Amino acid sequence: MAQSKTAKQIQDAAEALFAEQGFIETTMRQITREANVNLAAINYHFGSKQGLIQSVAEQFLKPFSDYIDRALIERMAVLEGASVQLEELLELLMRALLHVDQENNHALLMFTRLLELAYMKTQEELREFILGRYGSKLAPFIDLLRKESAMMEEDEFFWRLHFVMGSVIFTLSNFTMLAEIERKKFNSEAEIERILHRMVPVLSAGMQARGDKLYFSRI
Amino acid sequence: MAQSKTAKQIQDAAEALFAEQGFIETTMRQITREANVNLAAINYHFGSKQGLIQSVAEQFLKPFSDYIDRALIERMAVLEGASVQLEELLELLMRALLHVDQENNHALLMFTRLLELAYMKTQEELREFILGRYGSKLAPFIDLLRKESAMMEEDEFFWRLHFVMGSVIFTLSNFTMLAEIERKKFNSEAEIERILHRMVPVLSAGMQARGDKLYFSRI
Amino acid sequence: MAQSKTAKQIQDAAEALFAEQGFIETTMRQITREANVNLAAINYHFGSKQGLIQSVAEQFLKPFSDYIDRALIERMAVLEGASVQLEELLELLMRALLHVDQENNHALLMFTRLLELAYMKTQEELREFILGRYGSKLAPFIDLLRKESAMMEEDEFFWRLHFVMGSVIFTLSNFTMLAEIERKKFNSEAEIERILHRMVPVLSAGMQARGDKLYFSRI
Amino acid sequence: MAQSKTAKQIQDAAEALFAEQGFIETTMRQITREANVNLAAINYHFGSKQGLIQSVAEQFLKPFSDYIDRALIERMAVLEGASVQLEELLELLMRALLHVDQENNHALLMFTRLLELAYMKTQEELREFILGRYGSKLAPFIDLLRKESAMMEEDEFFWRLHFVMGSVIFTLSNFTMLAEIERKKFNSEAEIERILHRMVPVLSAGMQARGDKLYFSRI
DNA sequence: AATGAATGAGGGTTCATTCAT
DNA sequence: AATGAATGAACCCTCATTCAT
Repeated sequence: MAQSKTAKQIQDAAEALFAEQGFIETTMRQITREANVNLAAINYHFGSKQGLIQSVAEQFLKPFSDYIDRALIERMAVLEGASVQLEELLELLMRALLHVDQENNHALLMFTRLLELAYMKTQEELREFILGRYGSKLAPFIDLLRKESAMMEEDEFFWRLHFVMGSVIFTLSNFTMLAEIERKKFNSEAEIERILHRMVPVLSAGMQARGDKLYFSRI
Repeated sequence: MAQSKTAKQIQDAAEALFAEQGFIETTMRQITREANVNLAAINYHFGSKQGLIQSVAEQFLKPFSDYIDRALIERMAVLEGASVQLEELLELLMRALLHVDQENNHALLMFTRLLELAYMKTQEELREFILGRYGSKLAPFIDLLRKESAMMEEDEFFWRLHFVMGSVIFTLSNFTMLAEIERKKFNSEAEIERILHRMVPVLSAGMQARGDKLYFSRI
Repeated sequence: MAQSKTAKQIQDAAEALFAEQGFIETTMRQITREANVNLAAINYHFGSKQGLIQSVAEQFLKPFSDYIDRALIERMAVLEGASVQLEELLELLMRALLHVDQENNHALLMFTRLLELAYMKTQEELREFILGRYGSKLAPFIDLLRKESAMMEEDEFFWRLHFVMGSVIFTLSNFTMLAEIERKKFNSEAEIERILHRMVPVLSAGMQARGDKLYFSRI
Repeated sequence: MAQSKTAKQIQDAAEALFAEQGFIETTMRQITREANVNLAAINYHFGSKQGLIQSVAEQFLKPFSDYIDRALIERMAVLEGASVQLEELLELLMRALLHVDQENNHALLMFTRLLELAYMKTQEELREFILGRYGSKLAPFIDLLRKESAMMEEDEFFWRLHFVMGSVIFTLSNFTMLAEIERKKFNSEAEIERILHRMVPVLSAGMQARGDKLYFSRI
């Protein structure tokens, strides 16, 4: 058995709580209470809170990066050398997110929380863990994205990529909140799927926009 | 006197620390130590940590919204009924940010940290405080943005607005980190001004993109 | 007021418990329970457990080294250049111990526990704190000891000094235990003063012994 | 088979770790990790941590007391009624220590750590275990020591014996630390054998010193 | 004979807040 | 107006032991 029952319960409870409240805000006591498990069990099974976070992270990042990998290969085979379009690439990204979310309904939030965390300056360890583990696997996808974006310098692409990531992370991270606001304002129920879809043309246009007009300067 | 010397010292120290570390991560001990002030002084002058946060928030949001207000009026007067272009609007937004940052060099970070916080579900009080205070003042700006974006439903606009906000918030919030990565990767020094400028065409294109092509569905 | 009432209570309780049980074995919860004080008070007043230990250490080491200092000066004045005898020096040392023990009846045990701790390899911080603070003050005493001992190399003296220290530390450290054994065996009540006195000729003879006969070698 | 393979592995690992770090400081996790054995195995084979300590103790004390026993008998046979000199007795003690250290290179440290522990007041069980087991076996040696020391009362001898034990225990117990200090100070490498040799004349002189001059009294 | 899993008790530390002056 | 002192709650982590298999 790969994982004991207790470890599984911890992992599940942690996943839900991390997704809902964030990693730092979630305490080991909350997790073990929710999991009906002794406080020390986390340290026993995962070594530390950080270890649990990494374990939970892996649980999600692996299927995500695998999905993208696989989907990319399949799509390339069909295209026979023709290039994928940018919107299609972004669509594929969204599908990957939805796919893992289906298997594990905290996946989307976990994804964003992880990225949030990974950009905190205190979390160098996690950042390197993620990059070391998944950075290379996602490289082909990034490369394709680069090709299909507007022509630009490397550093410009670097920043645009993070603008786009910011959109996704912020939106998903605050999805519950935003969905609630929408419900109050427009009396309509937001579906995560629809929102992700809405992003595609926006992000795509952003990546393809021509840049370089300098409109303002300090003062 | 609106504010005692002690309260001023606290406010200043808090501003710097909040900007650098975030609200939750900053402790009252750090603030009072930095301010050379007694630990209890925060509670005395601001009631609670939350009260201090709101006070600091105000300190920044007021000049920001005033700047936009004023700049918009000036620009409209010149245009005499002709419409402002979207990129110009976004440029104006960026200039507002840089302007307050000049008067108070923590302003940019504070802006983003505040918005981050405002979207946390535990922070309903702050959220309502900000919306109640500044929501109406920024309304004209939002309206203009709406007009200059692609034609779309109200709810679509709502979401796109947040996609864009996400880009700005994420980028500024993680600016230190991202700048450091850029320095390592490209050996170039990021300037906040240049990065904000880089955003304009990207965000503009995003808001003007035509939407509605449904590429994917769940499963 | 140099020290608050709570800080005093903590210091006193800590002193008693440290003396009785040792530093590591004594927990902060024991101390604060005994002192009728909140657990957090130790960290408030002393920063950390280690800080409390250092504070307690100082409380004792200062009068001890001061006493030796003073007594040495007085004695030298009387002798007018004539040399002190070794036994007298050791006697002076014992008197210093008894003196501080009179003012603070945990002093003797504290002395030994501190030296025990100072020689642990994990306690480099404390070791340097003590040496930096009192090493130089005790130097004249050590120098005299050297002069009155048998002629020997520097390194030989170094080791003999520690043989002697070992006697003192071990005896005081286990005094309660040893006294109890004596009571059972000889039905006599040990007094610390008498025991210290018993040490003088023994230690003195040890320091003055002629060395250098090599009786054995590792097979 | 007296002891299973697992028990042997535990014993060996425990010995090394106890010697290096002390009994209390060494955790069961460390031991079982080092021994490549399950955590529960200690309790299974030795009942408790205390049981393991006693087992390890025996492992060492037996050859030690046997060696002294044997050497004493051999020496007496040669002397044919003539008395052994004190230095020779102490030399024999040191040789016994070095002898067991040769067969088991943690023996010296174990010896001292055990004696340290045995004098802690919480360790009555261990103390009685050791005394009951080896007290009588070492009696002849102690008797000889008594004869060759200066004439003195029983209780004086009792205390002097512990002064001497203190020297040995303290020195060996902190040998690593002291050797390091010596290396820094004199740039010379201490050898355990040489240090033990250095002790002989010092301890011998101490045991033979004439006592009884009362130099001081409590103020 | 052996072990993976689990646990209750307790470790030191940190937090925002409140009290008494 | 201001502050030193004090506190209860909560933090993560580690320990030796025991249970079920």
